Amino acid sequence: MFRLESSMSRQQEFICGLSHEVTIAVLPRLTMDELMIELNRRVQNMDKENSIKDRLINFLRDVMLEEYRQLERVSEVSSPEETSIPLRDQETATMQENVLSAYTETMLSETSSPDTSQQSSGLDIVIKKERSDLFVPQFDTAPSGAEQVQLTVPQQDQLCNIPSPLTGSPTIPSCEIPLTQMNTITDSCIKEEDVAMPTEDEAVRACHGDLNIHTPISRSQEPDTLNLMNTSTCSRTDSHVESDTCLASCQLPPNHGYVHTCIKMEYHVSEDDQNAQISQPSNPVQTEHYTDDRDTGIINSGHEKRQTRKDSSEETPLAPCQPTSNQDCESMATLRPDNDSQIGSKRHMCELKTSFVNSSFKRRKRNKGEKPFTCGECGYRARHQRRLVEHMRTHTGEKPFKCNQCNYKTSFKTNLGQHMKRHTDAEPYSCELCDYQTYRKSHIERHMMGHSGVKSYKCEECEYRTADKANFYRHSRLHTGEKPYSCQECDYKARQKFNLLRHVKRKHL
DNA sequence: TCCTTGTAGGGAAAAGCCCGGG
DNA sequence: CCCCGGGCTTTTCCCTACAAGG
Repeated sequence: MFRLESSMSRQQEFICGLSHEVTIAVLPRLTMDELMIELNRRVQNMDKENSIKDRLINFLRDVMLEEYRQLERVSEVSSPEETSIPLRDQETATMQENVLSAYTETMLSETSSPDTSQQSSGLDIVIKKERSDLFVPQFDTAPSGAEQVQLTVPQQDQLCNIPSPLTGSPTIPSCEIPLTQMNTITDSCIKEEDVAMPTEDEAVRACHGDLNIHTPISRSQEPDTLNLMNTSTCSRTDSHVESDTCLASCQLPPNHGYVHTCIKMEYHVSEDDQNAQISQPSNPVQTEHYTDDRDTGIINSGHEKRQTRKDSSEETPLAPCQPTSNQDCESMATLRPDNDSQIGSKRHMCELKTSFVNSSFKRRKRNKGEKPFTCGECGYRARHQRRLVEHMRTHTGEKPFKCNQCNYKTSFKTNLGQHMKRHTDAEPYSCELCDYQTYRKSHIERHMMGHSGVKSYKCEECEYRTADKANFYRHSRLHTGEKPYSCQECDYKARQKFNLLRHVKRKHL
């Protein structure tokens, strides 16, 4: 139980500290006047940001110009050791002082605004963190089981402790949580947001300065985890478009195949956000008021039937092991939806009297393409459990699908179907320019690329061009000198495996 | 004979789409 | 109406084999 600070206007009290998602959901409940105030507040923040940025850019430009002038002067002076260097040291120190003072002034003017509406926006902090923590490769390692996450109840003073402008910006805790764990928390929080949507009564009371947020999984915790833990995983196997910030920060070539781990600070960060932690419902009495409708997130009376079904599934939270070995089952232990493992099986039931927010949330969740199922082995994330079950076969090596005409086995049923086409004479794809025929669409497309003469892969070391990526990689070995295939009988080394095999066949067999 | 290159076959893995059942 | 799971298709990446030519 805690109360928001009363120094803010009541609509700001309510909105500030909530995450982006929740804020959006809450906005329709505000009056037009309150909406306008919130809009103005955010616009002012944006203007403030741009203004600060412009001032810093201008100042840096002046500094660089001054440096350039000094260099010119140095080149003109006959004995620079005696004159220019001390002068430069002094001027450099002066400039550094100027930079510091200008920055300090900027930050103070930014943060010491008496307008309380600036206090909890956190937009400035958000942007700074974005720039410093865009790429966090250490999260790629040490995935941990979701169940390892410690969930603690936040202290009351942590939940709504808006930082004093003059005491500096809130510090953002270092992210030492492994990637999967972070994802887990994020997902949990996203789902909790739905649950933590205020009821109409709460919204009204909040707008009248009388909000007592009573859920142990406080909605004021959401910005914390969303802000700090919202990651976007960009990998070769992910289909989603890499974010601009992620791509911008990545210094690897396109299609590099590495995993991006970007911290997307796109929500509010305030001190309460940083300090807040997720809590499990601690009051046993409340459990009967919680529901497990993880799909809708927000509860209404119309979902009681599904709720019952979900609750029963809570007793066996793991996905049913597919035809399986013990190893599978062990792996599957990490397959539980993150939200299940994190927040607990029961959720706070908000008695929404309208389904407006409910439906909009569900629609948004679907469109957002959430992937709540995380592989504990590699961090792969799936939207549906069955995808993760399939994926886990790549780790277990299980290949339950066998060809009845050859020894081919595969982990994916879909690949067996593809394979079976080999055993038929049907080759539906044919080239109009030659006699080439194939049963694969991708092959005819690749073949047609050959006819087109387009060679999109160009070697930077020489004039070599090719349309085939595999050829490009193979060619690149010429410049690296790499010869990974060694003969065990002599000193012969080859760049290509086939060359080695031919060598062995001719020389040693 | 060795090496490089072009071309094609095929496996692996993931995602998209549709549909029916609960 | 919605979610989930199953079935199927599609897509993409990659490795490899092999032939041709210098």
